[in-house]
Amino acid sequence: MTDIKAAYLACPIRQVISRFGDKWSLLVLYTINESENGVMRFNELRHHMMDCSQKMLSQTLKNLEQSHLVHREVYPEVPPRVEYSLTDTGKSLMPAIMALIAWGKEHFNEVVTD
Amino acid sequence: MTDIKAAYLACPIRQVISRFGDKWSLLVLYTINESENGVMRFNELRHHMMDCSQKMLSQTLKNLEQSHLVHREVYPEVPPRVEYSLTDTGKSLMPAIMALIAWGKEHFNEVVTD
DNA sequence: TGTCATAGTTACCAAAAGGTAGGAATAGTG
DNA sequence: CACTATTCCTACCTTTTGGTAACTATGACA
Repeated sequence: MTDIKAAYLACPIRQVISRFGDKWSLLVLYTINESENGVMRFNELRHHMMDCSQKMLSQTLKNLEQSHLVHREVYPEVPPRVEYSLTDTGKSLMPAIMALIAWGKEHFNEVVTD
Repeated sequence: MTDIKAAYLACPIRQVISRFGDKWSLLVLYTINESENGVMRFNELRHHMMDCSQKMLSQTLKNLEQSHLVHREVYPEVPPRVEYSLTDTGKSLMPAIMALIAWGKEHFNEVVTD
């Protein structure tokens, strides 16, 4: 492995961004966290994120599960029931995300001038 | 404008992500902020971000300037000298970014298991 | 037998992001 | 005149991302 690649892997900023810097990840984490009991089903999430396609939602959830930020619980019923919740690691990320969102709300007008 | 689009535009999470959720923006903000006097020249940034192409760096800086997060000062010299620094808005974002980075450092091992 | 509901997956296509290589501008220096 | 240094921009190509529509599985229920 090259030095450059090693430096890349060691950089926490890139790690952070590569894990949930995409179009939907932060929104999923936020939405699950804001729910009543911290648990949400697939279609329930879909209704809260109306402009996210089914494909992107399941893809995003799969990534978050692999990053150990979201827990996926499957109940062997028919029709199937799958519940998503934040892991402890996922919960520990929420303060940082909420700080980012708070900043976004406060400085919206300074940044967006299109 | 549809209701869905209005909801989209009003969502601070998306605004935040769309402004600096790309591959390089957060790293640029972080790098400028960590510098000696808070000011960096183009090639200086390049050396700190070795695997970012020239094209992407200038593109990223342009976006950050348009979002009023970075200030660009051009000195009419030859060869040209251009200095980049954070605006007040940009500085106000740093605590949230540093919180995210701190989280990334702390939870690196829980999340990255490839 | 046909339909419903849930939670997906897959194939296919379009759009966006990002990398490489080369050019442009220009004053100073040898 | 040739060469250098600095900060880009542009054309071209590849890779990644994201959307649409159709398909799967299965037990209950009419």
